[in-house]
Amino acid sequence: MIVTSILMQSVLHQNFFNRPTLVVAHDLLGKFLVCQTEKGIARAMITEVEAYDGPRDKACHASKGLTERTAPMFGPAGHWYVYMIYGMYRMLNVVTGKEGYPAAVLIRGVLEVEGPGKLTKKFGIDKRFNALPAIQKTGLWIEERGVVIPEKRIKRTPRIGVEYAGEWAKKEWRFLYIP
DNA sequence: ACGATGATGAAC
DNA sequence: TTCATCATCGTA
Repeated sequence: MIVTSILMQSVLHQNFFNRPTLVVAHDLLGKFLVCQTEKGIARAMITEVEAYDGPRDKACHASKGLTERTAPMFGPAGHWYVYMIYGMYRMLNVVTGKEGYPAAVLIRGVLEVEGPGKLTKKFGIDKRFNALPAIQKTGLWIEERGVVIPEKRIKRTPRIGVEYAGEWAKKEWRFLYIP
């Protein structure tokens, strides 16, 4: 057998995303967001995420039902859900769970880039990726690169900026990597 | 603490 | 058609 690389590197498969949202959110820490343009390729380790889980979660856009905006969340796992907020920032989410069940994970931060609006600006991510697959090497995808984050380095907190969601705002569905 | 800035969903 | 709201961030 020929060893071609000592670095495990693979695009995350749909099966990774087709699991409970909280599990996917947790497991996304340490994975790499990869952005490829004509200028080149950029990789950054995911360090902060939030889970948005189902129609009952008042913080989840899908609690409003199936609309033009929320449609991607009702679609198959492993696809992007990108929307604009406050007129100037784009939020990058990846759809999780089985088709028909609306859920997604918001990617809030990568190494060296803290903040969901800042990371989409830095990587030039906008609505053209909305509803496109995150599981193929087509511009924007997520890779496993052999990084294992110890549980001790993972912190859980309530989600940011969803005070309007009442009891749902108290759930500790934000996961972050503490270096 | 506050304003920028525009898409969205719900009310009318 | 109008209106309040918003998974944010930089400046003060």
